[in-house]
Amino acid sequence: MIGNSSSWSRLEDKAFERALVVFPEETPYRWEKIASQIPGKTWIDVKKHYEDLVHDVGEIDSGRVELPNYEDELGLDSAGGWGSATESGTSQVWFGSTGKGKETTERRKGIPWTEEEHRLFLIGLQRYGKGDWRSISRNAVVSRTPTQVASHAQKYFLRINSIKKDKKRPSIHDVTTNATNHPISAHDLMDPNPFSHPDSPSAYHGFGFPM
DNA sequence: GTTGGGGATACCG
DNA sequence: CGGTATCCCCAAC
Repeated sequence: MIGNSSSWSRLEDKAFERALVVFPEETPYRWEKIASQIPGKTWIDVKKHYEDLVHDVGEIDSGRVELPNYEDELGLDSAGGWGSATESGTSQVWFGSTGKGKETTERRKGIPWTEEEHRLFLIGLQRYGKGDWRSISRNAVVSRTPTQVASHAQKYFLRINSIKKDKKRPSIHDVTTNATNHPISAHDLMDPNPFSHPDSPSAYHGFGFPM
């Protein structure tokens, strides 16, 4: 078994992430279709991989944020994340100038992010680190521009911090109290990339592509 | 009528 | 380009 189904190369991962976008959640035989895009993988492999990713992402979204500034130590994480907005068809985009208005420098209405895009965003966050919107946009959330990703990130982290502050309700009693215990540091979310990083998605390395 | 969420844009280093 | 501030539309309250 040279081709271990558990090992996902970067290329396979790329294909996987791309397929996630191509085949949304409602897709009938989603995993089969996604697997068909990745040679050597069965739909079971794909499903497993996806669940692994979602689980990983869920941990972060729950409160284990990578901001080194905040040491979060709450024991609850059932606050969940977005899992409550299965809004379908509520996205009436476009600005209200349907027929009457200037179409020059109008402010775009804004296309709401889908959960799929958000997941990809979080995945990209882990793989490339916070701040590298360029890479995230190119390799993870292909359907969004770096600016859009950055804007989304701004709101996302703003919200995370707000929630945390609200839950925590800082009291002077908490001061440096939790600093004593940090036996767990396994989640080095801002990791420089655990798995080898010898790959070069392309020859470019930050030059010659004005988005 | 006011607030706040969510996205885009403007401004700055 | 990335970070932050601000604007704008809209749905709740």
